[in-house]
Amino acid sequence: MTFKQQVIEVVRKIPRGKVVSYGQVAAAIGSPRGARQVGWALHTLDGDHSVPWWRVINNEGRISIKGNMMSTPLLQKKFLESEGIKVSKNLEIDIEKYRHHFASLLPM
DNA sequence: ACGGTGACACCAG
DNA sequence: TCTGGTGCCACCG
Repeated sequence: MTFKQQVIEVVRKIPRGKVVSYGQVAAAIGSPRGARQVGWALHTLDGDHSVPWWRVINNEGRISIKGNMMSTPLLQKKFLESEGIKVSKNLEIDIEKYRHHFASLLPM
C-alpha cells in the first residue's frame, strides 16, 4: 500500500458538495505532517476524474493548485461550483461551511 | 544514500 | 491582509 494509494482511498470518501484540507487527508491516513505529500499525490493523478481531487483545498479555504490561472485552478473552481459550493473570484471558499469531517479511526 | 522539489500548514512581523 | 521563513516527508535522478 503506497502513500498515494492511501490518499486516493481517503479522497474517494469525500461526499459531493463537501471539501477537506490536504492536512485532513494526511491525518486520515496516519501522517498528520504529510499535507505536502498529499498535494503531490493528487497532482500525479493528472486529470483522473475517478477521484474527486477537486474537493481537496488548503486549510485557509483557498484553491492551492498550481498552474496557469487561466486553466487548472479555474477547472477546480468549476467542479466545486457544479456541486453547489460557492467559490469567490479569487478562488476563496468558506471552508468551515463545507468542510467534511472524516469519521474517527478509533472507536469511542 | 543524498539533495532538490513541491496541489501544505503555521508563525512572526 | 500579505509576505517571507521554517518544518515537513514522498518521490525522483
